[in-house]
Order: sequence, then C-alpha cells, then structure tokens
Amino acid sequence: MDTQYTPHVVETAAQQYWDKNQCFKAIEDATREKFYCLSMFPYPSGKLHMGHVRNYTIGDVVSRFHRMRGKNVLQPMGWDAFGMPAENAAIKNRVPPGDWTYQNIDYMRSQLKALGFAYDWSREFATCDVDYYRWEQWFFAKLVDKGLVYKKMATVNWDPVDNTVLANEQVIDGRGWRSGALVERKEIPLWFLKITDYADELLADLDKVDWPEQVKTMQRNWIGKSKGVELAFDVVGEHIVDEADALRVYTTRPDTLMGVTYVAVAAGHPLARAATADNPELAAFLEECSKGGTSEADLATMEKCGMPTGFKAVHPLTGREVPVYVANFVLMEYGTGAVMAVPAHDQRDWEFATKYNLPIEPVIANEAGETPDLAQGAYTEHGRLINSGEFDGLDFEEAFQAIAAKLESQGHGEVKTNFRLRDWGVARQRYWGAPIPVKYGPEGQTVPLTDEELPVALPLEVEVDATGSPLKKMPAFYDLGDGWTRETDTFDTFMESSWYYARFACADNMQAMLDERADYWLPVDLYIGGIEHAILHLLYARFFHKLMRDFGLVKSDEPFQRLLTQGMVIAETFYRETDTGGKDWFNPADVEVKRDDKGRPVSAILMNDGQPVQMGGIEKMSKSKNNGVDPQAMIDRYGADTVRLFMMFAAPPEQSLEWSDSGVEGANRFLKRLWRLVAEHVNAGTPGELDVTSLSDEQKTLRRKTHETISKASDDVGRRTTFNTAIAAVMELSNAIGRFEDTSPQGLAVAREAVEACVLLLAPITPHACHALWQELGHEEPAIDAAWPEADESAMVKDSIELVVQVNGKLRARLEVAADASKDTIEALAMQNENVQRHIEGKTLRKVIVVPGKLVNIVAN
RNA sequence: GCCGGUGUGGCGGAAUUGGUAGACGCAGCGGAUUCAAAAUCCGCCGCUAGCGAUAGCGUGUCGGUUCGAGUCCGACCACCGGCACCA
Repeated sequence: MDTQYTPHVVETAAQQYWDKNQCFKAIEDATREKFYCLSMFPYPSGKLHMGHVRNYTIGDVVSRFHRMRGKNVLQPMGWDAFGMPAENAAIKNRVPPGDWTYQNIDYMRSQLKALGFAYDWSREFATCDVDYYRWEQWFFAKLVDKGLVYKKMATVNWDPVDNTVLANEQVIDGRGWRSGALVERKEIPLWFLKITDYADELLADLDKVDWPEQVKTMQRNWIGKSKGVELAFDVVGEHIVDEADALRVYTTRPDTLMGVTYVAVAAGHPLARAATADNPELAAFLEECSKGGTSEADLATMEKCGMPTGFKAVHPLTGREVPVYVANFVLMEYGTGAVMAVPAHDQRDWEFATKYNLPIEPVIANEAGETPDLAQGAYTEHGRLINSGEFDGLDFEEAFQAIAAKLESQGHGEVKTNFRLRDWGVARQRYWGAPIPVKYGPEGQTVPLTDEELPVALPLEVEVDATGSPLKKMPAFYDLGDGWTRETDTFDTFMESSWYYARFACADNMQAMLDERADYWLPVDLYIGGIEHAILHLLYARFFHKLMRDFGLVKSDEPFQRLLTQGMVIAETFYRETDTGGKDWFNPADVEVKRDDKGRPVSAILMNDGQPVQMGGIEKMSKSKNNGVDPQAMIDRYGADTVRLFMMFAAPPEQSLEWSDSGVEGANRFLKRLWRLVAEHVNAGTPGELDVTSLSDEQKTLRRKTHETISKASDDVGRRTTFNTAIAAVMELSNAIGRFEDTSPQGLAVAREAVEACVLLLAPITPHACHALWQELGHEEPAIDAAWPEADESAMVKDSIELVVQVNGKLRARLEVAADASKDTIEALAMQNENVQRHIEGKTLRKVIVVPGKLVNIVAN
C-alpha cells in the first residue's frame, strides 16, 4: 500500500462509487426505522460560504453515522431561492433575478458535490420552481376559505424618494440605504395569517420537542402569554368622535391601577387624530412621529416623546381625570394602541413622567413595607398596596383579583389573556417571490383564486430597478379584464421555508402538495441550522406544520423533533483607514500576521505592498468585512476531507468557530499521518486471529484504548453531538497505535482492531479517505455499508486505578490502587503518603471523604 | 431598550452528574534527519519562585454556598445572536 495520501484521487474515486451505486437515494420502507436528517437549505447567493460548509458537514456526519447504525436515512438538499439579494443583483448587473438565481444554484450544487455530502439529489428543488410554490398558493387559498387569512392595515418603512417599501435591513439610522432619505412610517393594507389562533398550542407543544432549552425559552418569551386586565377609560373633552369615546388599555399590573397619572395613545389612535383638528402643533408632532424605522429595536431605543391631546381620561375606579398624551413609543398595531401609565412602578412611564413633569404616585410598598424611593427610577417589584383606598394591604395576587372583580362588576373591564405574538404579515411589495393568489373585482370584491386558476406563475422576463416591484408596472400580469385585477404582492419568503422539509418527502408529486410519504419521513429527526433562526423561521414552520396537520396533510404535531443550533464561523479582520475616514478591508488570505517570540500576533502587513494593516478583531465572516475564507480554495488545496475534519474538530457545533489556516494544516497533517499509519500497518504483514484470553499487558492496554475510544466516540457523535471530542479521542487512539510496535501475529491483530476502529469512527467525518483506507484494509464491502463499531465492555475493565489525595481540597498525592480496594484500604494508603503526612502534621483530623474511583479528601486544621 | 447566549494557557478548545483544570490540536522552543531547506520524527510547553523535590497563584470581575466550585447562587463587566420586510 502506498504511504502517500492523495486526497484528490481518493475523493474522486469515492464520489464516483457513491454516485454510480446511488448510495444515498432514500427509499421508503415501513419495515426499517427511518432517520430524517435535515440541514437548513441555503439561499443561493453565489457560492458556498464557510457557514454552509459547517452546517452541512454536521448534517452529513450525523446522517452517515445513523446510516452505519442501520437506519433508513433521508438527507435531502434544496434551495431557498426567493428573496431580496436576487433583486439587488438584478439592479446592479441588469440580469433577471431568475437567471441569476438558477446560475448560482448550479455552481453551489457542484460545490456541495465536491464536499461529498450524502444527499439524495433526486429530491432536490428550488422554492422559485413553480412546481413548488404552486402548492403554497393552493394552500393559501384553502386557508382563506377556512378564515385563517385576513387583510388589515399595517405599518411599513416608506422611502419617499425611491417611492418604495424598504425592509428593516434597508433602513440605516432612519434613512433609506440607497436614497438616503428620511424613512417614513406608512400604513398600507397587507395580508396576514392568524398565527395568534395557534399561540396556545405553539407554546404548549414546545414541551414535546427535544430542542435546546434556550431556543424554547426564546420562543416562549416571543409568544409572551400574559394574564392581565383589559379596561376602559371614559374620555372627556371637545371634538370627541363616536369611535373614540372609549379608550381601552391592557395591563398586566392591575394592582397598580390606583397609581395611574396619565394615559398614552399611539399617533394612529382615533383620539390622537381627533385631537389634531384644531391643534396644528399636535398635527406637526404626529407628523414627526411618522419618521424613522418600524423595527422594535428602533422604537425601543429612540428618544421617548409625547404631547398632551387636551383630552382627559376618567379613572374607572376613582373618577379622577388624568391627561391623555400621544406618545411615539405606543404603536397602534400592538394591542389596543393605548397604555395606562403608572410612573411610580414602570420605568418607561417614570422616564416619560419625569421628562414632562407628570405626577409620580407610589401605590406599591417596598420589601420593608415603606413607600419606595422614586428619585432614581420606578419601583417595579411586586408588593403590598398603599395609597389605594379599599385595596391597601393586599398583595399582588389579591389586588389583581379584587381590582379585576371591581372593574368587571362596573362593566369597565375584564380579565384577559394576552399574547405578545402578533399575526404573521405575509405580503411583500416585491417582485422575486411567490405571487399571492388573490384577485380583486370591480365592486371591491376580494376573491382567492380557484384550483383551475392556479398556479400564478411569476413572470421571469423582467427589468428590475430600485423603484419597487416590476409586477406593479406589468398590466399583462395584473390586469385580468372586466375590471378584475390580480394581487401584485408576493409572499414573505418565510412561507417557502415553512414547509420545504415536508415537500422533500414527495418532491416529485405533481398532483398533490404532500402524500403518504410525508407520514413516513416526518417529523424531521434532527434539524440543523444557525441560531439566528431560533425564533422567526422555526416558529413560522411550526405554525405552518399545524396548519397542514389540521388540513389533513401531515399527521405529526411538530415538524422538527430534535434541533441543533450551530454557531457562526468567524475570522480575523484587517483594514486600513481611508482618507475619507472610512475603512478598506483586506482579506486574511492577502495578509501576513507577525508574531512575537511567544506566538502572539502583534502586527500584520499586506503581502502585496509590505505595508502594515490594522487588526480589526475577530468577526463573523462577511462580505462587508472582507474576512470570508473561500471554501473552494481550501478544497482545491487540501481536499474536502481536510476541510470537513477541521470544521468538526475546531469547536463543538453550537459554539462559534474561528477560522485558522494553521488549524486546517493540522487537520491535513492528521489525515496524512493516519494514512501512513494504516499503510505501515498493512505493509507489516497479515495479522493473526485475535485471542483476547492471551494478551500481553501492552496488547491489553491498546485494546482497552480501542474500546474506550469506540465507546466515547459513539456517545459523542450519537448523543452529545460533540464531534470535536470524538475526533480528539480518535487522535489519541491513533497516537497510541503509533507507539505500539508489536508486530507479532497477536500484536498485529490487536493493532488491526485499533486501526479499523479509527477508520470506521472517522468514516462519517472524512468519508472519502475512510472509503479508500477501508478498501486497503482488505474489505470487499465498501465503508459506506460497514456497521458502526460496538465497544466490548470486557476489554475496558481495569485492574487498578489512579486516584488523587487532597488535603483540605488541595491536591497532594496520587495513588495507584486495586480497582476493588475498600474504602478503609484507600484511606489507610492515603494517610501513609509522605507528602500527605507533611500537610496534616500538627493538625487535627476532622473528616475524610472518599469518592470511589476518584479521590480522597482529608479535612484537617 | 427588551429576550437569549458566551467568557478557561500565546491561540482553538477539553473537563458529560459539584470531585485530578488545561485532553486533543495549533503556535512557540529544543533536538534528530538534511550540504541546506521543506516535509517528517522525538522532547518541552498555564503563570511566579526554585537546580530540583515542591510551593504559591490561576477558569471575565466581586461576593456567597460546600469537605471540595470552571461547573451551583447573587451582583457586575465585556462581547455575540434575535427583535416580526436580511435569510
């Protein structure tokens, strides 16, 4: 056997073998246990980035592992192909988004193939294929019939110069990214899906899935179920219009009701509008309120402003009149569009009251039972009521009940469960998306399209510019004649990613959205993707799954049984300041880092000109910081297995992974060493029959290491998904094999077992090299069909163990004792130790703690 | 601002249930091989003191619980992800 590792030869051969034998084509088989392993599909932005490589390597390792364990594995791949980047590229390069997208898909598919991922390519699709999104249109029309869809006014970012709606991402410091114009908030009618109808179930079913607790917590908080009271204030003042004479607010703190000193309404609230009639100053303020972005982060961090409307609200219990303000931080679409303000016990209300000199009246006592000090901020803890008349002395629960009961008896309010979760706005004023299947009639009718009218194919021959969707300028698309027009909005791209996992089960079905094969494969057993999707994508997909279930399309309650959230891939950044104060970013591949004699990086130079560059810290790989490392260059240089091995070794999957060129070289070095190790073993001769009853101590030791490694790697890969520690364990084993020089028939037999364990344990991670090595080890059957090794318990039994002796918790000695030594024996041995004696000399023995198999701790003072 | 996370040698990380801190790898240093270099192999490698045995210190900061804390609790600091039209 050749001792030289030639990755490109080996990888081409392995890939050809898998391809020719269709190794990864998944076939439904009710008699076999299935395993559906899915990685979040990529947006086809041009070429793979390292984040993709990491994501897909994790999925591939898990898939191949379960295949070796005998499961019927499905691992599909497809393309999340609708979205804004295609439109941006179209504006820049004058290429239709469809052409750009499909070209990118072709290139990225070839990259995935070069990485050797075990995908069933026969199930591939792109979400921009009509054969995919037509079912989404079909299902949406059904949802309209079921009353789960409605249209309402909603706020969007409006660029008054480009006359177009902007995504939050396109609003930078309150201005449009292209035009630089101050963005305005504008209300337009949009389509919504009633996700709030499912809020309770989305919350409760989090208990059914095996997800990281942090993700479940984030979803729970996002859904935000709360118990409170919705109550009404009567309003007095001039110009009151009918609809505005009742002011409704929701509060989770009805116990603080007696501390209300003002009420705040949104700029869009009918009361605010009514108040502007003869108040130009207020009208100007409302105008000012309409400036800026719509994102929650923008709203939460902006300067809180308000202005009195002149109206007074009547406190429902005391009859006292308090002022009604308009405030920019209250939004019409969140809840009732109005809030009651208790500045003594709510920090935001406190800040507002302080700014506008409104009264701050404490009604909750602090822990000491005294009036809290409100000079520096609100007192937001629960406590007993004060200054609240008949409610004084009640605690939170009692006060909640009593005040709610009183409001209810007077018809002024009721206990209500609220959700923070808002309905899902699915309409986008963009071109590159699935058309929303609705038409509008001459008399203002709104009608979902029938099965016969579907699909609505998105026209592909278009010119895209910065001034909004081309669909809105295409009568051929929207004008249906007889006064009927077609909806020109398209779906949110989260719609496509909400059910693609199900379509993979039956992607070739042209007659139905899903069929019985979905019941075989679903739910997804392991779903892998970035933590950045922890809330939105995963919540929408869970919702969509429940919609499909209630329509009889799937049987399970949840789409993703287990979830693995991978961390980002990050790298060092380098830059030079430009004359204009900006920064020019340089790719790490073009920079040389200088280190001090301890290997610490101290400075860096650009290789082109030898001049220094600044080190900008370690950041997520991105275009803007130019710190991306091209996977293709790494594959070309070292082969796919090296890249895969480095990705899995450098960090556990959930943590961020720092790119390191020397780390990649290390991974490559290990594969070369492994190759040579196997070659030297094979070339040393034929091993004898392994006889476990007559092993030398060295042979026993290596064999124990072999089985300990199998045991650890199985647990690391199967249960913990910490591939880095599995690899470290195999490295230890290979180091032990390297030190083992016994070439007797029995020695070679023990070495053979160890070498084969290394190859099989690494097979999911570096499948090409292992495919070749397994052949070299004389196996007819390919590595892809080999079974994952089983640990032999009897090989792992130890005769003696090392344990440590502590004195007062500090390590003072190590002992080698028989594995079955009694506590007394261990204690006696520990006490005899010279160094232990030295440390307890002159002290009184208080206690001796013996932890079997671990340590002895002697407490003395 | 709100929600969720992370913080361990020069670096990436390990320590799985409260029980030996630093596995494995990278970088660095020393040596072998070589005309020389690359590659490869062997050894050393948390900090401080010491020739050494060993001792002291050490897991973002401060405090607590415990025989024993990287791990549990409280407060704080820094950084990262998400915040509903980026995907």
